[in-house]
Amino acid sequence: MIYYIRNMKTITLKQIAEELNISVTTVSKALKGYSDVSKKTKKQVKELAKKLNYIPNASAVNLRTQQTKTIGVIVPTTVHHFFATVIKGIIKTAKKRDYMVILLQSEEDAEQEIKSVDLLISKGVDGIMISLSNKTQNFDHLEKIKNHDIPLVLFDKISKITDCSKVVINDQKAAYDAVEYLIKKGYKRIAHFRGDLNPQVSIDRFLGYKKALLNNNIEFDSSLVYICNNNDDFNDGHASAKKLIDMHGKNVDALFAITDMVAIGALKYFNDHGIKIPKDIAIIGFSNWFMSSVITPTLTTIDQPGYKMGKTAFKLLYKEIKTKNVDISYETIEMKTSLIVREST
Amino acid sequence: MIYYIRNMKTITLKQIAEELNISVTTVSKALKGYSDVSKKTKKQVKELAKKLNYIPNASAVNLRTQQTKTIGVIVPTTVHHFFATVIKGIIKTAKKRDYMVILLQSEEDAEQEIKSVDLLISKGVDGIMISLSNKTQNFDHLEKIKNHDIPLVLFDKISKITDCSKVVINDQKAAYDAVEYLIKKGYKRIAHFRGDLNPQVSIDRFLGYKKALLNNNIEFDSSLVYICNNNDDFNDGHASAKKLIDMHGKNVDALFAITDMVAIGALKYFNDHGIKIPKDIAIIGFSNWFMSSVITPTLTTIDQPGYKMGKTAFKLLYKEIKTKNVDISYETIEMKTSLIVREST
DNA sequence: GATTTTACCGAAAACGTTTTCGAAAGCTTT
DNA sequence: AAAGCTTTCGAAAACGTTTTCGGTAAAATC
Repeated sequence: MIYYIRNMKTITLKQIAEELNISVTTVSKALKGYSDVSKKTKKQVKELAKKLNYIPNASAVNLRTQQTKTIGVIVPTTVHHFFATVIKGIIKTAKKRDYMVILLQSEEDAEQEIKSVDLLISKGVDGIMISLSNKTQNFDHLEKIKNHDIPLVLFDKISKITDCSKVVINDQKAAYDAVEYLIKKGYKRIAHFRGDLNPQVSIDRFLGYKKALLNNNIEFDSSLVYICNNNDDFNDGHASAKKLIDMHGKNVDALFAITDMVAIGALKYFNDHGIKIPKDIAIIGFSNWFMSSVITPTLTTIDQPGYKMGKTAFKLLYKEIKTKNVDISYETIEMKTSLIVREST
Repeated sequence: MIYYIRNMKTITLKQIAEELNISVTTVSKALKGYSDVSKKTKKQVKELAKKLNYIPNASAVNLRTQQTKTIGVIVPTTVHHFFATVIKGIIKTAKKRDYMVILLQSEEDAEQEIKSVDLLISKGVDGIMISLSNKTQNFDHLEKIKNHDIPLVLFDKISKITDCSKVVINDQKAAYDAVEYLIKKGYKRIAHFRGDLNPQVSIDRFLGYKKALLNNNIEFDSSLVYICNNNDDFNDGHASAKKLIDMHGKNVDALFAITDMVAIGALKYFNDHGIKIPKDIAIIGFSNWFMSSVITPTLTTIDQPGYKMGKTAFKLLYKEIKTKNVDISYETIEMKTSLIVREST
């Protein structure tokens, strides 16, 4: 039976000190195990602190120690299987090191991303992790973070020109592998539903697609590439699928989509219009969202290890926080992806 | 062309004051628009602050004002469509009020939930929002929050016996409606895949199911109820589907599952074993995850407005924060759910 | 018994801000 | 010219903690 004192107002060192007729200094030192406090006093202090349910005032500690034990994370959105997984990894790993996570979302809007960065800086977070929005083209806010000497780690959606630690996958290679797999399977007219023009992942996956075609002597046909940039992957995929069929009819036999969601949008269109998967058209997605394993037909895709990326990203950030003021050498860690073959190919 | 001063160390009021040969007080007041500062001084200060990229030290402000402009949110997991949506709603609404969100996850573990609460209290957050873990049976940690005079709002997974503000749906009614819909459609042998025994939502949905049967003169058959409590909804649903068919064969014609994920697990089993949906068996899920609209067949389900719940929950919390020390009357807000009819019924 | 060492404690400064209160200087009113 | 206002500013205290530094008394050493 735990017993709580009703209405325990916030207890401070001062109150403990007064109760015990000693100084605030001694109380603080006793609690932190300093060696110049007698065992007896330590015991008294600790007992009273426990009894009164003393909890240090974090703001005061932060102000004094100049660190907050808090990191900031900015993602485009939380409602996204991959990001949710990364976030889970970050929070869990951070907790182990006694760090807490302030989460912000840019909603794929550059302005919001910039504002969020300012908020985090003013909050005095010990480090910042960002996955860039699709609309981010200027990286001054990242430089700002660096100029404030705040450790920064970019993950997944990164900026190539910013000099900092990064956690990524090799988008180009992953895309290459996916498309080459299609080619080896005998598909020749392979469409690509790509993302917006700016984001690095969008560029890299497109380049991988193109390279795989060229290296296998298949002519690149730009009319087979469709851009999905309405920030609504499912409907983008669905609409692009319609356009693809309207334009090319039977003269297309496979599709490489930039995300699983785009792929599923297309898949849905095909399913609803009597186009058989993979007989009439094969599909490969990207990310291995849970959904892709339960959809009909199940979706071939590329596994992107979100949880591990989150974990790794925090570890990188943590290392930078710890080695602050020392000359830092930035790392870029590349996570392994793998092709998951399912029914859609 | 924006120009940043390299290595801008943190700027403080003091530095601005010295530069301008005025006092820290005046600088502070100028920045905050106090009326007892001349227009001229205000202008000078504001310009220099902007030029130097002054950002107030949050810890100092917090310490002085005794509030952190930060709230804590604890959810079982971030990788969950419904929770992700709620979180999005919370973060977005909080941002509008200049609040930031510290996110923690209990991972369906009572111990972690308790520890997280302690962390948040010590962090000095201005308020806490929790969706309880399935394993939480003791609510002392919630009382502790209240005893610290920290506003608390529970959402979705709540504790009935804790006196505080809550945002919920009427699980019992929603379940009742779903099952009654099945009955009206002519289904008579309706199975239920329920959740763990303790969580309130699990209890309420089960009670709604039972009540709908009784009110419609259908005998309740406990052998048609299966418990999914392995924290892996998809596989729980899949395994329970097998058990259901093994035991009842054709002598069951509908299923009400506690979540969409459980429903989809079952759906997958039926699909893979030649059991036609909805001809042989109809399925209703719960929550209206995105996935349920793209699965084959699409899933009838109950829409649970996550984003709105998050938004509402924050607003409730905000109100409590603002009216602190005044006698509070706790509110329980019930959000509207609706039945989404799709192919599976 | 004098000196050094050890053990223990606390005053004070510092972190960066906000806000109260008083004071000085200029202005207006008689 | 005296009295009262207005405008403008800054000193100082406060928020709660950490840590340096010095001091005192007791214990140990010679």
